[in-house]
Amino acid sequence: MSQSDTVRRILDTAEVLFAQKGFAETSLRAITGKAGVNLAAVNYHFGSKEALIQAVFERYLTPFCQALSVKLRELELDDDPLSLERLLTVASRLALGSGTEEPRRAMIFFRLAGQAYSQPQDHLRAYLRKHYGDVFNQFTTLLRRTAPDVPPVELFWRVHFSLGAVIFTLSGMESLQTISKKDFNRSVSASDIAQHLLPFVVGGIKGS
Amino acid sequence: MSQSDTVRRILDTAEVLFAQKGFAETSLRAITGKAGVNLAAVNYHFGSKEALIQAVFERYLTPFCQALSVKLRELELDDDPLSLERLLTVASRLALGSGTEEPRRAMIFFRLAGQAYSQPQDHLRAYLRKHYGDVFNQFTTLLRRTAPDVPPVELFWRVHFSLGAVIFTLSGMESLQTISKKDFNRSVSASDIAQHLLPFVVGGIKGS
DNA sequence: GTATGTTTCAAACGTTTGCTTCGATCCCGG
DNA sequence: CCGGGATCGAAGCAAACGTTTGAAACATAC
Repeated sequence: MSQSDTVRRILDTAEVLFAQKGFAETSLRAITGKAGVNLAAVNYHFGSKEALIQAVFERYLTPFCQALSVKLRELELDDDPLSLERLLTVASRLALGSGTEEPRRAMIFFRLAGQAYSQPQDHLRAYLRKHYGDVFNQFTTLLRRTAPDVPPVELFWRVHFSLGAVIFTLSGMESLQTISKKDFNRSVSASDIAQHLLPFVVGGIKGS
Repeated sequence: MSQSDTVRRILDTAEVLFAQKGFAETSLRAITGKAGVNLAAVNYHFGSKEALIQAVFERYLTPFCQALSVKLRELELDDDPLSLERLLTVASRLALGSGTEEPRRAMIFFRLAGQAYSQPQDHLRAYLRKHYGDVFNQFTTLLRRTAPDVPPVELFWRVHFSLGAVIFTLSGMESLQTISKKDFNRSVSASDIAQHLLPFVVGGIKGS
């Protein structure tokens, strides 16, 4: 146990602050201040702010995509005809997890994804495509099987539309503090949204 | 000719640069430099960078929402039963316009909208809701008539999902351009997207 | 032509940013 | 007990930022 939890504290704080305020608007001083670590720790452990941003994504995305890839492979080898609902439910369940903290982190991360997409963080987009493009292709390949009557080019578009629906919605949710106080004020949770989202996406992908 | 075109040049340049790089990442020096005006002109004419951002939105959104409101009122008074497709087509046609330059500006503006939403520019969101909330309500009221079998709360969600689909897609356009071009060997225009988007939104709003 | 009000300009202001450096301290394995 | 990586507080760097200023340039009215 030679390394302490400074790295984890930085990542935890950066994850929340980036999601709340955006990348450019979140200074290293704000992160290190709230994390209770020294300002120099970020550049000591990560090298730069850009590398920190990538590390935040990697910590969330790598285990998720690994798990997703496993689940998708199970579905691939399954003999039963795969329904669109089943595929989307599997992905959704995986993102929301089984615990109580995971949906909150999922929402935080979707906010991050929204910022990564609309803000032209080119380095981030390149990084995401390079590291997680395979799982995405695996998913779309499987999706094509569930909607064989939809032309591939049309399916391509509708996948992006669906991604936009969920990311945009979760990005636009009220501040994360009020969400975290789930006992009070009964604000919407990630699983609430998923429940509403599923019929929308299914209907959208199948088309009019 | 007491007023010069400095204001217009600033707005034109800011519109493009904000859409390309985001609000925080676009400096006043970049805007004024590219526009060929003095740095102080922004604060002289608009007062602040925040006010400039609002002015960019207002210049596009005010005439559009006025025109949309007129069109919607026509549909309200129409005796024919209003179909969901017709309502969406009217809005889409209006956004894309009839000229050749309007679709491009529409795409630029949708990128702006995406940044305004995912970046927590609270002042902007409050401003948009305050100034253009009425037209939005007018639209949703009309939409409810076209999908009477969908519960209002569900419809509310699906409108937001649809908004997310279009804004997110157009926000990520330039990357989608390259992806689509590579995978399917064809480039994309705003009206292309609208064409793909319509069946998706119709299917999504009607649900699975 | 002179007065008046508006617009443009170069320059500077004060602040914040990401990042680096420095020596002192702390913690832990050898 | 000792040595090396980790962390700290503090200070400072150059660059970039939004904003302000005072004077010059301009247009317009009398």
